Amino acid sequence: MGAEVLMEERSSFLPAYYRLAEDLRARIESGELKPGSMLPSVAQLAARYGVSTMTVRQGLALLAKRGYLKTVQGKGSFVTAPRRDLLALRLGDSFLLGESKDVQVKLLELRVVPASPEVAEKLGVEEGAKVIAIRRLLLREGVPVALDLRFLPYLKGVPLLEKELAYAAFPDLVAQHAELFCVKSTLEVSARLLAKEEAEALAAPAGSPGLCLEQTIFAPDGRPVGWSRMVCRGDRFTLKAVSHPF
Amino acid sequence: MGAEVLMEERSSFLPAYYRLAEDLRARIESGELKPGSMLPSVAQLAARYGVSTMTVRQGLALLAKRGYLKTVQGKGSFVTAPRRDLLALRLGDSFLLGESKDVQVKLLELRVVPASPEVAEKLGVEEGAKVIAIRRLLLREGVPVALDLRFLPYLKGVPLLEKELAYAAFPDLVAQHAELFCVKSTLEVSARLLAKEEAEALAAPAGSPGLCLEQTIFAPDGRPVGWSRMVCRGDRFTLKAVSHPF
DNA sequence: CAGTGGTCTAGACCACCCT
DNA sequence: GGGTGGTCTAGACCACTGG
Repeated sequence: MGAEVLMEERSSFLPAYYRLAEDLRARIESGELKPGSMLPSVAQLAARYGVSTMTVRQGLALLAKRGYLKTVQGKGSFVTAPRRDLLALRLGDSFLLGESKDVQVKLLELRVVPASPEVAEKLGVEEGAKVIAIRRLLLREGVPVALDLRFLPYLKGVPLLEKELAYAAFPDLVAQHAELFCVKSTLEVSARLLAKEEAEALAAPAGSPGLCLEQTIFAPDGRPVGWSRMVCRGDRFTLKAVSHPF
Repeated sequence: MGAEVLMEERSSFLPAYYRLAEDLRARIESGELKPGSMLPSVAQLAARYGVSTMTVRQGLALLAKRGYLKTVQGKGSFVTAPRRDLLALRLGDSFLLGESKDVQVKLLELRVVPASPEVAEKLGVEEGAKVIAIRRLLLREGVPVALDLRFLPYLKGVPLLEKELAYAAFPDLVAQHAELFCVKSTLEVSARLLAKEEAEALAAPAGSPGLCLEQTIFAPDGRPVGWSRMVCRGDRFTLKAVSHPF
């Protein structure tokens, strides 16, 4: 039997919960079921589609995950308008610098230094406490694009791998160094003029604009365990985000 | 022994599938189960926890949704390292301008105009085609913060509500006007110097930096149905994002 | 109270993967 | 073939909501 026949068979024998979900989705998108209105109960849907309640619930869960409806215990399932103002943003050097393959990272500095007042405040440590400082220059097609400063609390006896240092996304680097399975992070994006040293490092004219990305990494308990500031040449860098891909 | 444990679990407050998920999560986060390794099979977990396979699968689905594992048909369930480089960004005026309640929006312009070359390209329409142009000024505590330009293809007979015009998030505005249930969007963030007119509108000194947010809205079929450019004073505006919470 | 969703069972059969 | 997850049943009981 050919593969094509197999595929066609498969597409005509979709699971019951999936067909139910598609059916409801179509009725929602067409406007037949409006946001806020209540869907038929699980029992009614089960009877109507000739399936068991578990199967109905599986279909409803699928639509709920995709943002089409919300189920409320003791009340019913209700059509919801999808969130349209939620965007997903991916950080990480390879993503930040575009799909271009010609990306270089130059490790400018790696030292244990006493925390400056700013770093101490961001990391929640005493001023002057030992922190690891990493300075990197990111280039695309040989041209400087961004200057990246990263700070982590110093942990004795925990090595940093050279490869990770240069290329890992900051949350991954922090997670690895602090031996945490998961971390949370925040990002603040702002525009400002490049400072003198930044302009020099980025080979940019004085007074040119820069995009500033400040990222703070938190342990699951809420303790800050990393802080970074990346400054990018405004004329060579844009940050991209896409609406929720669920 | 399994029966006793089962009884205690059942009389406790939390559902069995949730307890199972928490148990596995703890074992994953502690490092006992490492990323890439295979979890016990559904049948094994069912026997071990004294529950049915459906319950086990419900627990695994919960962890999968949260990014702790991935199930593969015919092979098994595998621990996955959580995505740490994924951030969530919320747009919308009230969010953009911070939690401050003192936010004003001034509608500067609302006209049907012929599409400029730039707008025509962004919206995928003929140059000179009729488009709706909206210009808004956003103020916080009485001070100009951002200047927002929005363009939509002109649809005859479809009204725009004044209230929506001023305050709606752009994707919502587009969705309502184009009568679409859901839309997709992209965002590009860049830094640049304010143009002369922008600086004037924002009461900013010439040559000061601005954060530029360009948003394109797409219909589900991929057709662009809206484009906006918001320019913000660099000294009064930062964009904030948070790592994806589940 | 009746109606709703939430959890759960103890199986069944299917689709898939590897050997 | 033997192991895996995926789907599905026909019920059961529980928790919650609102009149």
